[in-house]
Amino acid sequence: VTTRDALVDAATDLLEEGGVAAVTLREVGRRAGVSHNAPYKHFADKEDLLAAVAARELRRQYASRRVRGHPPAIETIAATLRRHIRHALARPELFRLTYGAWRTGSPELAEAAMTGRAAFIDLVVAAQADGDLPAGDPQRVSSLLLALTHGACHLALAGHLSRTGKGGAAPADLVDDLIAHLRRAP
Amino acid sequence: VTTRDALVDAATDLLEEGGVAAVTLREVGRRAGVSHNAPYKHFADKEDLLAAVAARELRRQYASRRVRGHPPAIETIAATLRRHIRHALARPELFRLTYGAWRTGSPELAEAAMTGRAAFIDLVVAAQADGDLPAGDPQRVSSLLLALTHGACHLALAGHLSRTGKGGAAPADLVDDLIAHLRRAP
DNA sequence: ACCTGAACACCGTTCAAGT
DNA sequence: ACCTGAACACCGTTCAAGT
Repeated sequence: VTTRDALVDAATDLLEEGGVAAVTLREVGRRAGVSHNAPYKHFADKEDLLAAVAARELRRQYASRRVRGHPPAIETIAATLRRHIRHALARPELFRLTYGAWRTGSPELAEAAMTGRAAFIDLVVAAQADGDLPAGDPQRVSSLLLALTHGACHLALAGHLSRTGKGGAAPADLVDDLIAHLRRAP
Repeated sequence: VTTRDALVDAATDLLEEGGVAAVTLREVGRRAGVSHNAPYKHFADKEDLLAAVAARELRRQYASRRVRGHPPAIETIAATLRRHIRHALARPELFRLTYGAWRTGSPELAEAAMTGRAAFIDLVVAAQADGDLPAGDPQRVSSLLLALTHGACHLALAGHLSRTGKGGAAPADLVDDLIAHLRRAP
């Protein structure tokens, strides 16, 4: 285990424990067993360390996306989005960091995001060929699905999707609703 | 202009200028012409001040939502979501703060959010009666529309909706797409 | 009721120095 | 090449004191 990995591990743990404010270079160093500014030998600054945390998370999510067998593409899409939601709700801070805005255009982060998106667009193309998704620019249909999934997670995490009374809807319900509507509207 | 308002003004300006990290109680006080800890006489702590910023923004957005005449509800819905997008893209930091997660359950903030959502649900009910939106729990249809709008803004601000090549889609395009699909799928 | 100034503990970052 | 310890400027928060 390299020092760099230990630093990213510590930062990830701190993030999930107490939000981005709890990620302190000093505490990161302490947990990794190095001095409070050893991080500067591996990362330009605090934001660069956080970008590494986000990039690793993106790569892990993509790696876990492998599918057994060959179910219809639309089912793989639904499963992918539901897993995305599960991850977001289980580790909210990591989700917010990973898909938040970056002032620094980290190439590592940009490339990880690109890879995942390209694979998803391929699935949309396949589902369109199956007649399970409406025709149209696949990248645009893909954006529609991802934007809804993303927004549902954000609203849920912000408490704006509360399941109070009858009208509540969990993020996964909204994804199901959208897919059902798209199937009916070619 | 009360001191409290001046503090909220200063905090709002700082937020939009340099993100949440730039909102410093010391600088807020400086800009408001008071000492660096006068804010503590009006707000419990920094997060409470930020909650006041977010709550005021929510109230302003709701206040600007008044409509002349009586166009079909679905058009008012589209216009509302488009204005939401315009605000988010124009003032990204304020958008992220307003709809971000809050560890502190500020009642002022919760109430402002509730008011806006209730008004939107009324519009959805009217559009359903017009046959312009599919039947189903209005709160759930409303969540679908808001989640997509929200997610599209977040993706756009994070640079994940880049208009490169042919496949790019702006948030407003995605909202139009969703509404078109919903109209066709009753 | 509202504000000030000093003080405390903490943090990001830099720098000279060590192996 | 990687790490340490001291140092600097800054910040959130508290407290005693002022009007």
